Amino acid sequence: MSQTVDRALSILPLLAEGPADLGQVAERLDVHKSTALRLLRTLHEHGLVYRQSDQRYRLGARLIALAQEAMENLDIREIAHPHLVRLNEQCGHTVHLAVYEENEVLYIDKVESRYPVRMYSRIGKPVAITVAAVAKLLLADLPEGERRVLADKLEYPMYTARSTPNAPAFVRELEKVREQGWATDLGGHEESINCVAAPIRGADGRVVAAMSVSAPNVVVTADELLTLLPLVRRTADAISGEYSGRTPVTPTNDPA
Amino acid sequence: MSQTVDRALSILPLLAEGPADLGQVAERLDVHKSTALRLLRTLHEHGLVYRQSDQRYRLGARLIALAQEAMENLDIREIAHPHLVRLNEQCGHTVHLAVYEENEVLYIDKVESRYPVRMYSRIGKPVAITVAAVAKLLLADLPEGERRVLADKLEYPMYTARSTPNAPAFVRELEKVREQGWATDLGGHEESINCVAAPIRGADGRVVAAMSVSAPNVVVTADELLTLLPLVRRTADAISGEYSGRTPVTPTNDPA
DNA sequence: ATGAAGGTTGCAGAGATTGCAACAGTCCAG
DNA sequence: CTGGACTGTTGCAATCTCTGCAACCTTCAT
Repeated sequence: MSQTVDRALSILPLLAEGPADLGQVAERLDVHKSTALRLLRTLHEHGLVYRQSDQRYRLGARLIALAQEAMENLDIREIAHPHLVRLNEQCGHTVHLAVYEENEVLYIDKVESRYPVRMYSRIGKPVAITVAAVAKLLLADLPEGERRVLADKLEYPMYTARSTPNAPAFVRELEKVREQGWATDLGGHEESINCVAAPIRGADGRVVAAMSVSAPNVVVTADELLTLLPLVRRTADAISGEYSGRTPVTPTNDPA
Repeated sequence: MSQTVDRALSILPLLAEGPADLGQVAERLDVHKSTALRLLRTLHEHGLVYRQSDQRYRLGARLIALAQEAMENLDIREIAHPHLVRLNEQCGHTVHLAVYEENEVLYIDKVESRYPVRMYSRIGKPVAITVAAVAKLLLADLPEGERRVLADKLEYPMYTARSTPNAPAFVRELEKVREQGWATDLGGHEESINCVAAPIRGADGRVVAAMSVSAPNVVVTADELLTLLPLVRRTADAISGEYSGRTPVTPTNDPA
């Protein structure tokens, strides 16, 4: 809608790929160097890009700080966190919390497995939307029309032989998930990893987030993991209850 | 430099404080509602802001994803991480990694204490620049002029009785840190927490990052913590060595 | 049903943004 | 040491974008 801002913002994902110099930015934006320079300067003033010693630009620290604040403002995260920790203490596996937003599903919290794991913190990373158990739950709650349209738009990468292969299969899977009220991912993303997930609902019953427990099948078989389902669902329900009963904005001001 | 972009970007920190509706944004920006609307729309198209169900705007998921990529592009982080983990295994305390950028010091990695701790992940949060041990190291490496100017510009909040009280004291402290090559924070930020920190240097000898070990004095006294200093310094030096000897851009392409 | 409040759109004027061209600084080769 | 190529930077005039206005629409509460 606003050309100038549009161009400026296009620089960010570009720099996310890696540092770039003025010429490269100008070329990718298809604008004159001087234009690119002025846009970069404005971004720089706001701390969103940083000019490293070799004069190339990369994303700046303020961006990271902003994102941090953005996450802390998600009250679902704050409410859910202690529950996730408790669940992790009970079962020992990795616990994830995810939300859906604009065609993306994003992990917004994670408690690491207590087994030796090297999985890097993927908080903030978009998840594999066609296979992840949490993604299925979040998408299954969309209105049918939207669900169908979205399913058609998606790519269906075959991470493994058990990945959701195409749109019709995905629509069917979502239908099933919607009815049963929980979801799994049995080796659909990484061959040896299984997940069980349950939805977290707001006061109006709509799914606002989803949580999952993941474990490699060298630790527990898929069947064993499924025995945790009641526990996962109870946890999710507890979070739902707490989330529904609260004012969404005020943090800890007026309890009266 | 660019008015439109400037205004648009000003919306981001504003929304970081919490969700706001169109009117509030327009007022804070001091522009007409329609102008604010169009800016927000552009931000929305890029996924940087999200319109929640009550029509208010908040920061969007793409911002979080971008920040995530930004952090993963910091190669110092990638190199340092395994060292931080190892240090944590050896001493059991919380380990931080921080960088300086444009008048801010930012934690970019953290390994949690193995003692029961509830400190929330502060990665991405700007640190208390006048007291944190890592901040002292990073600022101490600036050219003297810059150091002085910066010290004058800073605020000196008295988090505790031991916080750095004012600019002259800070300049003196930086001088000391610069000479000795390491830094501490003994209850300057939180009464009961002590830190020891060491610098990580690039090939040219300049400080590119700093790392610290923190522990509450209910677990170890400040003196005991100081006995870890050689270990911390060795770790920092190991990271420095690895960082200096590597091509800064290429991840794992041509080892030949 | 009626009014108020907040959000949205078309339009014309105003002013910011753009690309150009000339300039400055840096690095390398001869 | 000198010349040239390259990248980044600035002043300027034309233009095109953005702005604010006013009218319109939608939603909610009275």
